[in-house]
Amino acid sequence: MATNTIRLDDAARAGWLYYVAGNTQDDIARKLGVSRQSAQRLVSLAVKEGLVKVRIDHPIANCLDLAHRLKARFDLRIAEVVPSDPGSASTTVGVAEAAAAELERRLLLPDPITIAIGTGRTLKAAIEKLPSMDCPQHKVVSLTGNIAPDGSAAFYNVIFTMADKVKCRSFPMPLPVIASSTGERDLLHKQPMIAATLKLSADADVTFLGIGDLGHQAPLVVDGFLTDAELAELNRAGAVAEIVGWAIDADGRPIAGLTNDRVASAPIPSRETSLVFGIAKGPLKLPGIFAALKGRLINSLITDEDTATALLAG
Amino acid sequence: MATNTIRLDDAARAGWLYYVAGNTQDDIARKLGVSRQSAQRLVSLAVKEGLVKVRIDHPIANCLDLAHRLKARFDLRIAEVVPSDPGSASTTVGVAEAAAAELERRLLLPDPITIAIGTGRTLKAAIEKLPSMDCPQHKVVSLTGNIAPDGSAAFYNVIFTMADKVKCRSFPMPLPVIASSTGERDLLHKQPMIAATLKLSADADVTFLGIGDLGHQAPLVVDGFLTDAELAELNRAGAVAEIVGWAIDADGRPIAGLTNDRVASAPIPSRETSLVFGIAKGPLKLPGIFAALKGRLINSLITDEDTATALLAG
DNA sequence: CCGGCTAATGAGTAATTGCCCATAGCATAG
DNA sequence: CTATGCTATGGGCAATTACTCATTAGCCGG
Repeated sequence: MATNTIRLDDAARAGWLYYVAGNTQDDIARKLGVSRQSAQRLVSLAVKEGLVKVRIDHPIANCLDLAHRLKARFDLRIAEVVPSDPGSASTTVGVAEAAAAELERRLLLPDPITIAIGTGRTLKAAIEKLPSMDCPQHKVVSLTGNIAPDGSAAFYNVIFTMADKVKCRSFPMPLPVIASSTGERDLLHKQPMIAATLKLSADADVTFLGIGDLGHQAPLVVDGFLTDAELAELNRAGAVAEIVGWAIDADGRPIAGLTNDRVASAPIPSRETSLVFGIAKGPLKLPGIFAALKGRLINSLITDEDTATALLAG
Repeated sequence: MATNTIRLDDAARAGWLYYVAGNTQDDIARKLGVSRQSAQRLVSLAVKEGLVKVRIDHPIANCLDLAHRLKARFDLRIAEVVPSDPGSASTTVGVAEAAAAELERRLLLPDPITIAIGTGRTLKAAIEKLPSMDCPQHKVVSLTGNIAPDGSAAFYNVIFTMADKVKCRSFPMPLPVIASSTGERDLLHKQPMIAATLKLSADADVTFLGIGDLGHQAPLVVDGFLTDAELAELNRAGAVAEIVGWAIDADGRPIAGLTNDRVASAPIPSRETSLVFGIAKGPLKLPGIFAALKGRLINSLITDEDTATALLAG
């Protein structure tokens, strides 16, 4: 363990010498007394471990313009548009960094706030970009259950990752994401602890939501929360996306019945009382983002240029 | 002008694709439709223009340890120690970034504060690392005059650079750094505008000071504020360093008489009422830093490992 | 003490980047 | 219209970095 710490320490030092002081890896090797290859490994370790944070400090005109138009068109409080990386398949690069910056800004506030957190790969990537912080004044509450269908902790429930990075009081939901019946869901929600957490989430000052598609590779199916049959049924009922488990149609209205009767997640905090961020980019997410905007489920958006352009064209 | 903006825009985009999205310069060239060389130029332009900000997010154990010990030994409110770059001659790399981060943190506060700023190469480098910001709520006041001996604006008076980067109300001091006589100094200080600025600086919430050495290559001499003869006289009187023009001895006491009778700078804000940062590193600055600490002129310090080690040994 | 395993190391090499330089484009003054 | 000087461009090459692979050191269980 200690050796691991020392290694990270060296990695940080190598990363510093490389990125801040502008040394070559050869210099670093000499200065740290290791081989050039080892120096290279240390630098790349520092990058891989997320020790190196790069931000571009320039309001790229086109992004700003798109953000303005998104705000006006969809009545948003905050819109952030990051550059697109043409041809990259990643659905997280860029928006994750931007979401992390937004989250960090809130966490740095001295006055206590409550942050509600959804789930998904994009949010997970965002949390991983957060620096280590110590903010005992804040509360972070999960909107979804953390129990996977096989009984283990759901991997993309990100509140644990977050609690690990940021030392604030965290409120997970010891529930399955989708209960086996409406009755079970209601029963679980009546438990005092759960009820208190649900209440807390409704009062969140800021909310960060991922948007899940309900296409062929829907994350809810991939992760085993939904069967193919259930997905097909939802699609027939017009579902185009889900947010913390709640299936919505193209206009952002929740699908009536089906799995929505059994979703154990908290309701999405009101856009009247909370800053509700949607974090998503990419063509696959496009219908979902558009639906969330149309249905006024969110009042803030972090996305990329291509997606923003498509949203404005839609 | 517009072409320049567009170019910086592209530079930012290229920098983003390179550092955040992890593209090769070849990819970027293809994606932006320019040659590889041009892409390389854009990336390096982004770096040169300070659009790319890198920070290492890891508390390097040794630095933290040194910071703790500095705080205890010299009764400091804040101590920050950045890694040393062995063999590098720069007296700014590292501490400039750290000072910029500290300054940025204050500027991001929504409540209005007053920041007092000294002068010098280190501070100038720090200011240049600041991102562009818009903080009309704050006031920034210079502690020193901005008139060089030849009548032009003093180059290392950094308040203009700062006002340029950060849109906040700035209060320069339209004075020479060192007046021609005590009488002239006192007369200038009685002018209503100047008196008001002096009053403002005394009430600063945060103060950032560079520390100037008084050795052979003393910046005050290099910049023509002091003659060699005056320097020699100061040295004979025991002066080891200067802070905003005030010469101090090895115990941090101001030298009595000599140029100190004519220095037109504001007094250093009190460490009782202001957070007073010293920003300096390197063997040349060591006696000055040590003196400032001993004389309790500053209550916070940003320096590097080597200097911190030397300070603790001294 | 010995095999078998894992992690770390260094050599070698391919990929990428930084830089110099000759040249082309372009504006401006004559 | 032409000469002049400036800037941007792409070719070419050297330096630097990333990656693969074989080897070795260290470590554990037998």
